[in-house]
Amino acid sequence: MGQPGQIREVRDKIGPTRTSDLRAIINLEQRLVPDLIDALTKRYTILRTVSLLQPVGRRLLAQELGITERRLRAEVDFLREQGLLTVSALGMALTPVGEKLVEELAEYVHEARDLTRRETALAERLRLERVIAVPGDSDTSETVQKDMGRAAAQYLKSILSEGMVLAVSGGTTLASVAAALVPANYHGRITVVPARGGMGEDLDKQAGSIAAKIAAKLNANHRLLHLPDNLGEEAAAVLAQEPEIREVLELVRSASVLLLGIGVAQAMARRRHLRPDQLALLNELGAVGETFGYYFNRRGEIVYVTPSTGLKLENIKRIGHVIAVAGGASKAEAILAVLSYNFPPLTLVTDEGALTGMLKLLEGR
Amino acid sequence: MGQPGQIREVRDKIGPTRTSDLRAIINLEQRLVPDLIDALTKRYTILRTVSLLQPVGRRLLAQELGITERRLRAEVDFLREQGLLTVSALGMALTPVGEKLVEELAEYVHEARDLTRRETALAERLRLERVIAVPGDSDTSETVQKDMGRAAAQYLKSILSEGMVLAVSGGTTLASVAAALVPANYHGRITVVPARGGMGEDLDKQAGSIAAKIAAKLNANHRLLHLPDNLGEEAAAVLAQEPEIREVLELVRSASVLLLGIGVAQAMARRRHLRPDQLALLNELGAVGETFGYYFNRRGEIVYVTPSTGLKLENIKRIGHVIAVAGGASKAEAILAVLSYNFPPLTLVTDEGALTGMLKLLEGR
DNA sequence: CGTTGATGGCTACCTTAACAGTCATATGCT
DNA sequence: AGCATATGACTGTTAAGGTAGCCATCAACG
Repeated sequence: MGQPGQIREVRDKIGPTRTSDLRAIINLEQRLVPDLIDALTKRYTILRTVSLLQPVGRRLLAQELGITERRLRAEVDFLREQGLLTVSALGMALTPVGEKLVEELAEYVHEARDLTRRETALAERLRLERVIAVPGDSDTSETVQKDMGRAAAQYLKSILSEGMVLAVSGGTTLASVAAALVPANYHGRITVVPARGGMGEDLDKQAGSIAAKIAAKLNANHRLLHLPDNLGEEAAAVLAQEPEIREVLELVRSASVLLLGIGVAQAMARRRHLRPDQLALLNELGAVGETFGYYFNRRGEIVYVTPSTGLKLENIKRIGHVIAVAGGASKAEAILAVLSYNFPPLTLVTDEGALTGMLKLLEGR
Repeated sequence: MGQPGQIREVRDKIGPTRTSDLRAIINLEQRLVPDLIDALTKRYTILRTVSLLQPVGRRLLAQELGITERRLRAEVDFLREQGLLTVSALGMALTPVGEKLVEELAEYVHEARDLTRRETALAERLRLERVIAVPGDSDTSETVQKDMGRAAAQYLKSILSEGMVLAVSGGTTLASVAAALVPANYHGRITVVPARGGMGEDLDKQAGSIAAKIAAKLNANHRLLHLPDNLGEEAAAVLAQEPEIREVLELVRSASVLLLGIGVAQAMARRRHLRPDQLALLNELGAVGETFGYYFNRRGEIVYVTPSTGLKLENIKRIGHVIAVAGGASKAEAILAVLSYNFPPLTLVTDEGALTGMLKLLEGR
């Protein structure tokens, strides 16, 4: 739909103010009536297609639009009622009013659908199941971070069902997911576990605390891994034999949903108090992104792993749903690196800043 | 809703482009997805009402909005899921995000209801300086009445300055203006007086009480007319000689701002305990609207005056600002009648219900 | 200090109306 | 006549909304 060339021209004439106003309005609308934009776009697409193909019959049009004829009929009836198109024996055609509407709507729809378009573009490039992006940039605005949290929380709830095991990693982003979760009651039929053992000082941002918080909100069970993160190998092996711990570890490795945050490698390494020589090594290896202890280079290859207990990347393959949440332009490179790894079906919840950054990086390649 | 004074200011700063853009977009949307725009305004109304009443329970809110509790629940669930409001044991309240959204949406809804255009249309037809209308109908919702009070209070403050004398009439509407007034400090440099002597039993709705309340809120002076309203002519003449009373009377007659409510003639006459023969007379004379003792027929002619002490219509000509406040579809005819009289520059603060009613009546003529 | 009434939230059940799928029919063009 | 199209009617499914009864909480009051 929508000849981009034309739209660009129009926009340039009108100037940036109009576009930003438009965005602001679209934003408000999307919050209060999310399906408004969808419905509007759908009808716009119909009008637009008719305008190109007219006169056109319903069967053909339905086929063209990929919807059933019956459904199309309902839409067409409405549009005719509104005086935007007429039907004759030869098929449908737009009225002058309809033609004008299509023209005026072009910019709006383009603007409204821009995020969606880029979401799918990124999803295709990285072979992700789905990308959900909220407007704005977490780097510059805290509300965007919250917004992203809410989007992730909403998506999470949509795929959760009783009997599932949910593994979560740590970080501020996931903390905001937990905070944004609207309480629900799963009658203890869901179990939430941290993907790995404890780490760092800030309790609120640890995987364990986040697991506990999510469990509380959903009235679910939670189990914790009371283990230091940086164990030696033998010590880890010994501890893993403890029944209590083994049980949790098995739970973690059988998780059906994994919720993970993504960090910038250097920042994460520093937060983990790696030694200077380790930091240098990471740098040398080209590590840019990190998620629950695994460091990735630009090509999505694992270049370093912090010794830790809990979920291993091998176990991940069996997980049905992986949800990655991360945003902010500054994280674009890190997210890209991590997601270049060959994950199972993965949904990325991000923000416009990171989305734009990632697409730009991909273009540069 | 949405503080018309502020809105107008903002709008002026941004210039006409934004408003017309907004109008254009809303127009398109209204053509293509009318029911979703309805949903949008409905949700806005809910948020707005919660914002005024919070914390508020569902039952009360449903009653206020005139919808069933069940229906409201669906909406509330959605709004909560969107992070716009929270529910607690005490009831619902807006989140900061929700508050911000309401603010940003005010202008949108104003445009969506086509209030701006209709405001100016009415102002032109009746030669008023300005018309300010809030969305909704006071007849069916109490919050609309409050909202109208807020709009009037805000406008009043915008034109008040030190040294002024403000005369007020009575009625529930003006009581809500007084209640909505945000306290300010005029250092006793403003004087508030009732437009007329006392009347009726309900103290809170009397001109005197309202004057006192407004004065208290603004830290202004007030003087009262301790006079029965229904005096004989001689008695009035005698009393008017009393220095104390004479002083106040002169103050009233030199008022620079007049705030008045408008009532339906029959209802007001009954509240004033006029005799049946007087009521019949009013009816015969075609009185439909009333303001501070003057009764007007449909053509804006004074057909009856209750004998009283205080401001006379002759004195009104010198007053710089007259603010009339009245709303509700049921008052449309009365307001129209009163405002057909040749007032000095007058600003009408009303609601959508009355505005719609008035325009319909004007069209019928 | 317990009781009661008001307010607020939650769940379950059932009715109804909107929606979409299917088939049959009418119309007009070639 | 044959094709493509619109149009209408019938129907099963589904989700929305109405109704009702329940419990929790809090404050007023005996």
